[in-house]
Amino acid sequence: MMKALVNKKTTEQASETEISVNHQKLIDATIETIAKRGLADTTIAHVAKRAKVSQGYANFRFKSKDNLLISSLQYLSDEYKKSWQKIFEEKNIDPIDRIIRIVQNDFSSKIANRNKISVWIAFYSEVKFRPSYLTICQRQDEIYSQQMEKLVSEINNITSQKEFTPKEVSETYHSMVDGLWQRILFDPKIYTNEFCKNLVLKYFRSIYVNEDRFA
Amino acid sequence: MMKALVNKKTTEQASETEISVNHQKLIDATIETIAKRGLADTTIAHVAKRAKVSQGYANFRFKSKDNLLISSLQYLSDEYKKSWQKIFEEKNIDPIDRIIRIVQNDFSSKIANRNKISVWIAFYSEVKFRPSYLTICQRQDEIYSQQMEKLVSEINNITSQKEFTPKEVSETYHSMVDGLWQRILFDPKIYTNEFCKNLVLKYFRSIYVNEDRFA
DNA sequence: TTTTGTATTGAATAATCATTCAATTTTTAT
DNA sequence: ATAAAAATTGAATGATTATTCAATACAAAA
Repeated sequence: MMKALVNKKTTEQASETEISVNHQKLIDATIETIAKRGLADTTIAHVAKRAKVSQGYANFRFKSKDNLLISSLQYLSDEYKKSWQKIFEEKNIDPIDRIIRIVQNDFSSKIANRNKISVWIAFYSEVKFRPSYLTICQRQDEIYSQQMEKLVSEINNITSQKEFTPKEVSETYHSMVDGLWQRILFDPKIYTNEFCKNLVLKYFRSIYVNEDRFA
Repeated sequence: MMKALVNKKTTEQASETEISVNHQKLIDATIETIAKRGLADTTIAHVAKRAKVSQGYANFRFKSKDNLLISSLQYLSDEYKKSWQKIFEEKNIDPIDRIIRIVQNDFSSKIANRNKISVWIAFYSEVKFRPSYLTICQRQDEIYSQQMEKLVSEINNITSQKEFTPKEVSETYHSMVDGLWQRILFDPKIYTNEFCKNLVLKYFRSIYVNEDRFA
């Protein structure tokens, strides 16, 4: 199995790509299945059917259902992380513009859509009982929070804002995002991505009173 | 079955109480089981054992597992509703004091503890796939939001605050609460009830700048 | 082409679990 | 106290589902 991944074709990495395709097909199918049926009703059979492989193969490929679920959460987590890492790494950008880009990303349709959110919440709901889920979610949160606090700190300096600490602003933002994602799932008619984004920007406006970019 | 509830003893309502005891014992056991093991690992057998009745009885009493779960969510929802309804109904209380009481309630140990929160999130995670869960959660949210907006509106008048609409403040508060509850589950060391409560009060302070009760 | 090793299948297995129901215990009425 | 009715039990049933694995398809090498 491991050998295959390494040795199959030494001239080109086509084989590795092929295997990765199956790997990724199964992860995609898992996320889609959870989004469509819920975690409770997600069986290997459903996932395998959606990925167009046999049930036995799905299990064989990931060793266990649990492993497949963990891999899917990890993928989701990485995908999200990449999207905000990119923004934090951009050079020559004003801190306020950067934080606005962060907000836009958190409520972009790629990130904050009902399918993705329902999968996140499905995993969140099991976090207390599956240490591996918690580890994946926590590690991500930590780096995000850290970078966010640093960014807020810069903005506080620029705007001479002293009433609210970077930690406070960052935590408030973070909890608002989590809460709003949840509400998008409940009532997408009211909680459109635009509505949520504007609500968060309005929060920033309440902190940075003289800054009119938080329209 | 229904007859029993009504006719068993006509002189006193002891029988009704007794049956209610079993009913309630099962609902309590369900909530405890979900809190301890997660919704995915909550079986009728576990619940029955915890409630000290037979497995067959638990099912018979609630007709189905689904029904037992719905009843438990309804109970949780009613319990929460009662706690904030009481505050909204209090007479002769200043709007700002009232909203502070609401915040205190939302982060009281009776409401915002890891067991209750893990049960809430378990149900939330299934909301997209079980219309009955959604109905229960939505009905509650609606009344809460309505009362909250009215209260914020009063505070806006008193403080002559015009920049932020009652809807905006209410929605921001609501999403912060949901987000912070989630974070209590993730990292209770950092997100103590006190920490969360103060974070929310600080948000209010950013809106109502001259009001020093939001310490 | 034949051989050899790998990838993939799908049917069988075994475990779990909601639900049912005949039998038993408990309660109520006479 | 006895009969009738209701409450409760717990073992049996049937459905679902993760996991296994012998058999097959496929690809590479000779």
